[in-house]
Amino acid sequence: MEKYFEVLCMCPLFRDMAHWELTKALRCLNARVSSFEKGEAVMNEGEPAKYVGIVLTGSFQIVRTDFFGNRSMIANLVPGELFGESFACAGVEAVPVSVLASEAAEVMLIDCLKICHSCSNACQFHQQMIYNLLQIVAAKNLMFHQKIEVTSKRTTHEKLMAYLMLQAKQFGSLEFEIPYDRQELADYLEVERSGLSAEIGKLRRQGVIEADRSRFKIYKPFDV
Amino acid sequence: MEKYFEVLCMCPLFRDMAHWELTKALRCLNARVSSFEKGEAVMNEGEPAKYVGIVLTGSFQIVRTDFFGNRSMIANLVPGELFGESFACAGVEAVPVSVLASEAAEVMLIDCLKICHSCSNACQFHQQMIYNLLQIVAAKNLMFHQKIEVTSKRTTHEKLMAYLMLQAKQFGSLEFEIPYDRQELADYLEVERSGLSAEIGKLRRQGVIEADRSRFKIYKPFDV
DNA sequence: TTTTGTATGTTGAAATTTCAACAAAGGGAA
DNA sequence: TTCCCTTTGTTGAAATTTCAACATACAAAA
Repeated sequence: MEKYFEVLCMCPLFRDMAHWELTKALRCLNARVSSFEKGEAVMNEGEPAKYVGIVLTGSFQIVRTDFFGNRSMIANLVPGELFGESFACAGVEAVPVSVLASEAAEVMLIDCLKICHSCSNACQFHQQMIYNLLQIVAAKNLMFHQKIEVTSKRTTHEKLMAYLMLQAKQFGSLEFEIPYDRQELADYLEVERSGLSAEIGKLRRQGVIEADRSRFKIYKPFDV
Repeated sequence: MEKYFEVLCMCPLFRDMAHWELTKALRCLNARVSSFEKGEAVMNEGEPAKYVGIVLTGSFQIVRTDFFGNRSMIANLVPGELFGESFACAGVEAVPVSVLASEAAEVMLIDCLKICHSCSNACQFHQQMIYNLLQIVAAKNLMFHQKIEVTSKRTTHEKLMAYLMLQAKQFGSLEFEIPYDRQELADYLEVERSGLSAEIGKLRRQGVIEADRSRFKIYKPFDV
């Protein structure tokens, strides 16, 4: 378990915990680690919510697929990030999303009840973890606001520019790599892949952006 | 303050608190009540997040307006519901939304720090309130998933049907009233008002739904 | 190197949305 | 009741997206 301490220390759920506390906490929480191949699901749409997942290595994507098979990309998860915590805290019987490994990846799974309820050992860290969890879930809310900021735009052009400018802002640079391929980006923006490719081609020809696969460079920043 | 106890007892933030505890808590939290006229803002886009608001009477709407003046409807708030808690918990310096009274309304405002940090009086209820807050914020996450479920549809027809079926499910009846007028519903669905009206007219003529202002009745339920 | 499969780009027609403008309906006040 | 204002419905043209189909580029495997 110790080999994951570096990423776990970065994880906001365990913020300000010393190594010895972390060791104790993981034992008390009955944390276990699972590995996944690319495309495998760690959580499936319709399942009850029970576990909080922490990405240890690799990356995952949160996707939802509707009745007709249309896919919507909710978020990309990198090491240190959590998933499932909102569903588990809200106690939903059927999660509305799937969480899929976008490459070989590992997660730590913790029963959410063990986090939220103090244990018989009267561990000190439970209260701190609930507070940490509150901040994490609140931060996820902001992520949703960002997705809505982007997808509420009416045209593919506006959605793409809004998304790219947001990424540039978060990376602190006009040149950056996004965690999605074309189809996945289209699923995030809620548009058609072919239309997205066409729009990228147009912007490229106009010299507004440079795009090589997942690498983007913005030449003419834009207000959104 | 006592006249608001009925709604405050229903508020999940104060779950399982007796009246005398509530009295003590409100004093400790330095809660204050404000009134608003229809259209007035209790929270403005760009302001720092500091307060948690609890709707006491009337209703509010969470809206965001982009650079070009396009309005997006995030949610409708009725008595007992909270707003601002995610931004305050995440400590954002500029909230991305405005909260507007959709009729004459009252709110209770509480400094979020007072909820999250135990006070010098060593009040018992702080820990319980943090846990309550966690569940509230988690539930808001589900609300976002629902909005995305609806708005990720590609046509006005699909968005409208998805929204109406979701409302029917929540009301437990195929006949219900929504909290939005046509323009507001269009802003929620992220479509054009005229196109929405046209779609409603079409469904009405086809006998799929009945729609009188904000009252809807679904004759032919639909899978979404 | 060639092969093969996947990802990306391109295109044109059909469907849909947006936009602007106006008509009709409803509600409140005088 | 009439007047006035707001909300909702309607319409047609322009813009945009979707859809299906295929071309091209890329990367991994043989």
